Amino acid sequence: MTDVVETKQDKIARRQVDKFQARRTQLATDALNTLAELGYARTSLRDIAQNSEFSLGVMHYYFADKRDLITQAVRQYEAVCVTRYDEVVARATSAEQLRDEFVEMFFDTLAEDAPLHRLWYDLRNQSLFDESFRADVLEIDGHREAMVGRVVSRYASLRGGELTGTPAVAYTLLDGIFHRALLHHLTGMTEAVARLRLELSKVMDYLVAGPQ
Amino acid sequence: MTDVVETKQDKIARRQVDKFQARRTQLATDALNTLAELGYARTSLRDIAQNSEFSLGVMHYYFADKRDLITQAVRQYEAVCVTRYDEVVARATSAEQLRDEFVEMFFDTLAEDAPLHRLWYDLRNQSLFDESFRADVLEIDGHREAMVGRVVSRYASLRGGELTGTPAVAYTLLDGIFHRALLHHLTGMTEAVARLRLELSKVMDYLVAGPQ
DNA sequence: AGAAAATCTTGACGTTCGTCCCAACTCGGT
DNA sequence: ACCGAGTTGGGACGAACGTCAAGATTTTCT
Repeated sequence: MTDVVETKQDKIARRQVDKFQARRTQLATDALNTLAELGYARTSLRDIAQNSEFSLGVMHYYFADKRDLITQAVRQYEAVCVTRYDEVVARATSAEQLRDEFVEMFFDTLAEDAPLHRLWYDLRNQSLFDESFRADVLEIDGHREAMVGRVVSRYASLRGGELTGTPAVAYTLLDGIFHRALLHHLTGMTEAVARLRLELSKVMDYLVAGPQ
Repeated sequence: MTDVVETKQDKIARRQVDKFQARRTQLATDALNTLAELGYARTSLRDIAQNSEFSLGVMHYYFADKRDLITQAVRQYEAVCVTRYDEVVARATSAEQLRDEFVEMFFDTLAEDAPLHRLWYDLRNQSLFDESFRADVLEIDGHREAMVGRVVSRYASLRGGELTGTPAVAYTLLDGIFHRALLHHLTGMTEAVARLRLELSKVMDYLVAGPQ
């Protein structure tokens, strides 16, 4: 008897928790868009509330404080970006195909999700000053590194060669290119972006040692 | 007669202007240190005033507004950092010496001026959101690129080879390494920093094509 | 249908921000 | 010695911030 009752209550409780979590993620996603538009330094809770369909008070109903909200938003950025190239890796049958499709998607997302990417770099930079962001940033950074690692190791495998450096180095180089291309893209320096696009292929070949 | 009088007044005026400019640069330097400590998002004019030997009101006597102050501070960052490797280039007599001394100074300044460097990246990122920072950021970025260009082209020359890519690519790669090393340094991941140090030399060799 | 719990709105609180003003002070020129 | 321009300190202003509480509204369960 009590078992049945508790099970019912548990179901109710679980459904409410799920609903609660669903709204949390929805609000965090809205916040992500607002943050991407305004940047961390200029985004207030009122900005986020106004860009959502709820009022300011709701923010504190679903989030303990501003840090809680932003932390949640950052974590959802991860889900968006961290598996982006996996299908490219999965369907590639030749080194050239993998390289070309990777480069294409690399610069496609650069242009299409530019505001979101600049937010990532913004928050990564905040972690240089605010230690409470560092754990999440390092975790996401690790996943990005792993994602790049999957691409380049698969590329090396298709080329029948080996990686010249660690995945960490590969990530550093590719992310450096991405970061700079983003700056130039947002500034409208399209020719500079195009130049980096050409160089990306060359850098990938640098990362692989073996038969050319 | 009037000429003499005007000349006197001119001298006085010029001296006052010089004094005015001197105090501006002094205050901007103080601001630079405070910004490096707290980051752009968290630094208020009161923070800056408190870290200087003057009061808040003085800030608005010497600077039109907060943007004027920060812009001035950013410009002074340039002077600090943009000629850092020139003496290394000047005194190098062999490729190995240039490479080793460059790498050493690279990671020395990383550790020694870490707060200042994270501020640079912070402000560069602000320019992704605030267009009014972009001109200064791009100018400084260009000078940094030119500085790296001087190093690697001299390195290529000493090696008797040619650069494989443009200075822009060289800068992208080296700055990507620096940026990531800074994150790891501030997080206390010394082994990751050491790994990047080893990789920097290899990357420099990648940048040069010719006799090994 | 009615009660209870949840969700949401509204408005206010104390604080901190950039900005500004005015009085006090300093110092070189007459 | 005195005067006036230049310089500095301290306080005050309105706006915007994060946070919170109390009531209205909606949803959910019996």
